[in-house]
Amino acid sequence: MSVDTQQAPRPRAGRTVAGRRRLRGALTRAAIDLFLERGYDTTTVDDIAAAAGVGRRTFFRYFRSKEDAIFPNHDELLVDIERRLADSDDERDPVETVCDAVRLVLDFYLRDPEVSLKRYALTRTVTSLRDKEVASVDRYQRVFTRYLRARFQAAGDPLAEMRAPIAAAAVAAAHNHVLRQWLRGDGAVDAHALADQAFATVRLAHSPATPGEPGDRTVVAVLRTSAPAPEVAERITKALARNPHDDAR
Amino acid sequence: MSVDTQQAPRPRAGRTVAGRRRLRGALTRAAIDLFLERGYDTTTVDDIAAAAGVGRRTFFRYFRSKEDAIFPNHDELLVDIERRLADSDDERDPVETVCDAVRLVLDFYLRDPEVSLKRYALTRTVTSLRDKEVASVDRYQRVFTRYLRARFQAAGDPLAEMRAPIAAAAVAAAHNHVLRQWLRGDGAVDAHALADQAFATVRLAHSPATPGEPGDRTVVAVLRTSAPAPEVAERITKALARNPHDDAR
DNA sequence: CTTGCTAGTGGCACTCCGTGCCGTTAGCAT
DNA sequence: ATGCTAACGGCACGGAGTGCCACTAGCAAG
Repeated sequence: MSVDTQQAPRPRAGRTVAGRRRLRGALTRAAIDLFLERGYDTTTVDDIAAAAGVGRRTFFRYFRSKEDAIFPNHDELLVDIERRLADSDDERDPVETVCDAVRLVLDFYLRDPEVSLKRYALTRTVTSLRDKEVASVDRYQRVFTRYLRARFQAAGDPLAEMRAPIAAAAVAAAHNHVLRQWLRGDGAVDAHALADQAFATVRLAHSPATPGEPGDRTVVAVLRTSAPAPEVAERITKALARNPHDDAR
Repeated sequence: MSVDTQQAPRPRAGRTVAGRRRLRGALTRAAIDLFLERGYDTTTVDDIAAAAGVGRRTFFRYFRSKEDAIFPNHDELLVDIERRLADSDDERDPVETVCDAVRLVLDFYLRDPEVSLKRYALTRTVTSLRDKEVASVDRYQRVFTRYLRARFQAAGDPLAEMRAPIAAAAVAAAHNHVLRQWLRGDGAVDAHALADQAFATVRLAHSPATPGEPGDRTVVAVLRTSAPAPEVAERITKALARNPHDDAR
């Protein structure tokens, strides 16, 4: 009521892009810490907003829902990914391109281990948070599927429609596996190396490769029908890899 | 107030298992139809309950949330799946076993095309419903992952930890692809045939196969390094398939 | 038949989420 | 200094989901 009530005249964070980012980050940290301390459903949005020094209404200008508070801005990451895919070299293996793109996400998590670890503890524990996480993974997966379908079709694969979503799911799963191992490993895991391995596995299984490349050679693989498929795949790759022109990571 | 207010003295549906099932089905149908007619968020839980002739409170005894109303009972399906996996023949290809298990889900949807189609229309349109759907897929995927990890490890695959979630994701994606094609195809798609094809693709990419099987032969594959991987895979499978002992679907 | 027990039901009240609305105010430009 | 703009905070409202409890249908025992 009174005009001169003395209350903190904080500057308006949202005026600049950097300001918005800062406040968003503060809210996320507050949410994560409160959820871990007091439990997810015993923490109200009011609590989070108060902890970040803003009003409840403002919270919902930064996050669509209470669950969203702990997650990175996937919308931004998604446009990065889509740009990366759109700008990609059409000569390259499409699955490799997608693997490269998903590294953007991996790197994002790796950049802030503190928050990533806490978030992981929450998504493991709280069902609704895990569901949100899974939903966001699905959005990436859809983008990958669209890209791969177009590329597979362009390459004349009659099963493009089927292979695209399967390959996209495999890439997403590989990424999730790497991230999870890293989160559990407590610093002992080299995420990038593990990613190399995981993506190589996926490419081996799902890459179409482009025909008629330079360095085209003929190899002869001798196999036993009962050999484990991964072993077969490994041997063949090794054979194919003795190809000087390809130094894919 | 008055004791003799004349109101429908419906029998209590939930006394028997069949009764519970019936009421659950009625609620699901009511929810789906109302969501399609009036839109998801302009339909309240009260509306759904009233349409099914029960109280709002009862609705929440059958479904955890408003979103859940349109979905089949995944909990029941999940125990079926887990039992199927637990009872599976350990001699068989684990990926094949999982593919077989996921057919239980596929068949479930196929059994009621009417409802499945309407549900699909909703999950395509309403974000929160799609998210729920995706979350349930993830639960199946986790079960598959656990099973595959154990089997891969038992087979001595050092990369079991990595291959399991990737293969599980591929199987789930294959299933989703088949289901989606069937839902879009308006009866023109043979879901089982498509599933055979999709699962064959997945097995080709992710099956470890067991060594030392009867009918073990040696095949020679002649390949060009630049050949598309699917083509390579196809040729090799063909070669390996000339194996009389294996009549996998 | 009567009595008691059990379990599903429905109503009530409550908390909290998410949103529309609006007055207020910081920060900027003119 | 004066307006303009856009974020902010408060308020109120509808609806989701839950705990509580009285009620009653259906069953079991006497």
